[in-house]
Amino acid sequence: MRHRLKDVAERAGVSVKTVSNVVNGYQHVRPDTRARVEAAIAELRYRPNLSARNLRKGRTGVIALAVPELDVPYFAELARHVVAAAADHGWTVLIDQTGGGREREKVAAAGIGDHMIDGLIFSPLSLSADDLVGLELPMVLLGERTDHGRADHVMIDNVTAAREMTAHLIGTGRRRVAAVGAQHTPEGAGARLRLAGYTAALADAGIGYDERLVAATPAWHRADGAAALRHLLASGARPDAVFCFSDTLALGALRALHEAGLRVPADVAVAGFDDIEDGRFSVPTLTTVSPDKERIARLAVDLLAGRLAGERDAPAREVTAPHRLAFRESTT
Amino acid sequence: MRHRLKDVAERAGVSVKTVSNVVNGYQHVRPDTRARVEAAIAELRYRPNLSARNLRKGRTGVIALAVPELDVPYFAELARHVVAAAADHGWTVLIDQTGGGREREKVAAAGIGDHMIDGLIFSPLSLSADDLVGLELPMVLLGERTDHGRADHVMIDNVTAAREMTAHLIGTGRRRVAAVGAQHTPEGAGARLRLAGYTAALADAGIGYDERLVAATPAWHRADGAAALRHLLASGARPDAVFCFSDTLALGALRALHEAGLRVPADVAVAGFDDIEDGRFSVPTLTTVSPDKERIARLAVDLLAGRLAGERDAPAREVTAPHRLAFRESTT
DNA sequence: ACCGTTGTCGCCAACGTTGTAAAGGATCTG
DNA sequence: CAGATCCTTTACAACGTTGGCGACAACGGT
Repeated sequence: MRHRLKDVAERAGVSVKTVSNVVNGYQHVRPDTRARVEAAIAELRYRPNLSARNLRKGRTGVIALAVPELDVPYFAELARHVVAAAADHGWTVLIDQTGGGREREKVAAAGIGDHMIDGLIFSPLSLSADDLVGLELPMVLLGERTDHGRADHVMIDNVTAAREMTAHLIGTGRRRVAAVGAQHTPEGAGARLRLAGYTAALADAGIGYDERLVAATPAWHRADGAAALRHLLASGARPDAVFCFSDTLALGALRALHEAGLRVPADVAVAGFDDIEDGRFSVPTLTTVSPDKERIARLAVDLLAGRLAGERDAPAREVTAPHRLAFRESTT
Repeated sequence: MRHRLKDVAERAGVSVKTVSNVVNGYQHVRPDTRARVEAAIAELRYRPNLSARNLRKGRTGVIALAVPELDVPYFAELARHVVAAAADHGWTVLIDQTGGGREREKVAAAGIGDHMIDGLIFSPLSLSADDLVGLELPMVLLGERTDHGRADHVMIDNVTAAREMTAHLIGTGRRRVAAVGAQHTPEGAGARLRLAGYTAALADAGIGYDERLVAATPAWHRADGAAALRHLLASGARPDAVFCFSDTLALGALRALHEAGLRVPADVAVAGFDDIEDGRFSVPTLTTVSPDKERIARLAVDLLAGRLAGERDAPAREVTAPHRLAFRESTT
């Protein structure tokens, strides 16, 4: 059985409150008393019961990070940075995997372990603004959602990023630039923004939009990218460049191009989005849009920290994190 | 402000305990009472305070999963399965990233949020058996550690798996099989087992052990695999096959071989270990040892469930999960 | 009509911690 | 040396929940 403050107090010959004071670093404790208490704590291996402390304090020191899928490299890398940034604030991060489904996401947004977490950093896929009304949990949203005003939001400029990348492809002399990863479902907010950047870049270059070069995919996994490219090639649309809306899509695309006997970038250039580690070691290495994930994570954690520090009712803030283009073998 | 049982009770005109009974699905509540209470709960959007419930019950419904690095695909995939398996038991999973350092791992093993979690599934890197004495937290260890008797343990048969894979490489007619990922540090328990399987297979085939073909690496990331191969090739050791102790190492190796102008598998065959998704889409696709991750996760969660259900002092159990070899392009 | 049983509900205490406020002792000031 | 001020420690209540138990009503069997 575990020991309580009371046990320590008896052993040290002081009151429960004094032990509590020592544990919490209260200043006005005589050195010899403190020493006695600390000795008792060590002997009994006392560790405070956080449930009780949380109940009393109304805070838990835990924030949650909710992402659709942990084994999507982008989210895994993001999670790493969020954990690191949260540690700077003394917080533990509870990571929740929503699967991207609307119901599970609603549960996550409503608070997961209610009263077990002080705040939430949330990367939603299916959730709409309506699902967020009346929520009292301090929350920061990540990603491409365009709903304004409900909660703090950290994002990158998807339209510009996609536009720049498409322009880069065109700049290498390509004319038939395909887009992979379009989504016409309500969840596809990110896809819509990136598609908008793509079409804008085409227009900038005076190239007509050809819908046969735009492939929709149900998700953004490697398999979806491979399937999309097989389909594209089989349809007779001969792209000389492919802009994939995620790196995983692009890696799948590389695979499908390889199977079709096409060389990258000689025959077809390929670009992705996310800058996951895989793309730095693939054959060929992958040109990609590189969002500053470390910055995104820190911005999100800091925004949350602000809310928790009392700016409870401040208006929702929108912060844009920087991105850059990483040029690698697949487009040069 | 959030509502409490008391508020709901007043609104429904019943006692606090009756509301509690409704919330907990207690049978003997009259249907109309139950309906009134449920209506009040809905109107006030009442949600129980889990800290208080945990304090009272002594259980939290949260288990932790501690892994060295979340953005290592193997751990990310494992985490996915653990979350899924835990959900079957009604548990939430708190994922903790230890970084693999001894200190952080000790903290994790000691309980993370003390009293905030009921149990721990732990994949240690640096921790030794001595660090686990006197721990009261129900715990299941994952991975290659060979310490016996401290806690339940789920693993795969690393020696056999490595031996089988090495035998496969030899079976394709290779004679100069390199091993990548050896580690002579105390943390390298997994590496030692896999190296043992490798040498056993060489002996089986009557091939002498050549230490120039064995590359040690500080970690098992892609960059380590690439560096190891560059070094191996530069040293003049001309392998005709490479057995990497992880898939990430192997993907790095593929990259380095490509840069050296060597064809896989024509010039050099490559095999990995873990069966992460990347290896199914790489160019070429990666032959690998495929541990049954879903099974590992479920076994771990079930063992933990057993401990929590009362087998507190049962002797530590060791369970071996199955593995198989996945043959792909990189060795055929 | 009586008694035992079952169903329904409420009161009280407890989980382990910390905030408040106040008591007691030591030290300082004039 | 009295009074004020500080330091150190303590008693008590409260955070929101649930288990144990008892009160009371309704029901069935005799």
